[in-house]
Amino acid sequence: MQDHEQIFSRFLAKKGLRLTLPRKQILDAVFSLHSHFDAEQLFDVLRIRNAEVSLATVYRTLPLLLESGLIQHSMRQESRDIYEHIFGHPRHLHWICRQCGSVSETSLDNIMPFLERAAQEQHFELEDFSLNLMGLCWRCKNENRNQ
Amino acid sequence: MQDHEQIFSRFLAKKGLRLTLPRKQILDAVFSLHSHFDAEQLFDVLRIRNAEVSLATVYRTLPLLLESGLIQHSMRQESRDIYEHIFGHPRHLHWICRQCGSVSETSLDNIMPFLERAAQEQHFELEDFSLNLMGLCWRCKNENRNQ
DNA sequence: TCCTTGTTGAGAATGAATCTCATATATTTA
DNA sequence: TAAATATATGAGATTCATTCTCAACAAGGA
Repeated sequence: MQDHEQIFSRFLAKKGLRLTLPRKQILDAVFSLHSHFDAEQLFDVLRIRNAEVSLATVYRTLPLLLESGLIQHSMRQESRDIYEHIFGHPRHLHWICRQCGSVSETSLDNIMPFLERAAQEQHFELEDFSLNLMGLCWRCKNENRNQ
Repeated sequence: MQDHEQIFSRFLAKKGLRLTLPRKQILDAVFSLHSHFDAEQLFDVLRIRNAEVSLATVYRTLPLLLESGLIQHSMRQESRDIYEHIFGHPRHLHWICRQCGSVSETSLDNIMPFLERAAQEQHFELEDFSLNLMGLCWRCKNENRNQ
């Protein structure tokens, strides 16, 4: 029964930190979301859930969640850092439309072996990475064509 | 003789804009650099070269250079946007060490076909992308081991 | 020459992210 | 159990890269 709370709790303990109520609430809020989020959106979710957690604590907890491997930094959009949680689903890349801002995903299965081999060649210890592809989604591409 | 100035000038003309002295000086400064740079560093180079260009104009010109394809956004480090110019050298990915901040590069030749095929499948018009790999460089990895 | 449009510098404004600090709450030690 | 130590938190101030505003200026066309 390796649930998120347990993983986070162990991670914190290893660092001499505690799984407090605010941290628990933030963790729950993160895993209640099924898409990308930024700090402010996460804060809104917490307010809706009547969790009395300050924005400062949200910002303080995000790096911990990152380091624990429970969430990942997925991209940067409109000068905000966007995150997403990881529940065992495979790593993916993001297709970001510069016109409508939509984001879709694709599996990275075909790329991973290449990256891992390249890292080995460099003697680089790969911890995290991001692959973001910017351009026009099919919707906007068609829309522009019809004008 | 397709030099950068000509490329930029044509790009600007197409948009009804002019290649002014400040823009020319910024372009020169960009191509005088042989590594990554951010807006502030570019501004410093301009000051050293006695080019009287304001920081605001630097920030205003960067998006133009991006759109013209002469530079690309290479990554974000310490909450600053980092750019690099492109002079025909192939696209590459970045290995970013989280400890010493060093950045090294690798060719993307092996990945490009995959990305292009994936884009076609999605009917996505790929304009730009970034692949950044974070972790520990061999130097820091060894250093940590010896402690 | 007049008019429209693009350009610039200087400084103000923005806003995400971080920091400060006084106060609380655990955990350890005596 | 009490005192000492270390960790957490909220509220608001602060930072700092980036963007915006605005007045002055320049170029090109009618």
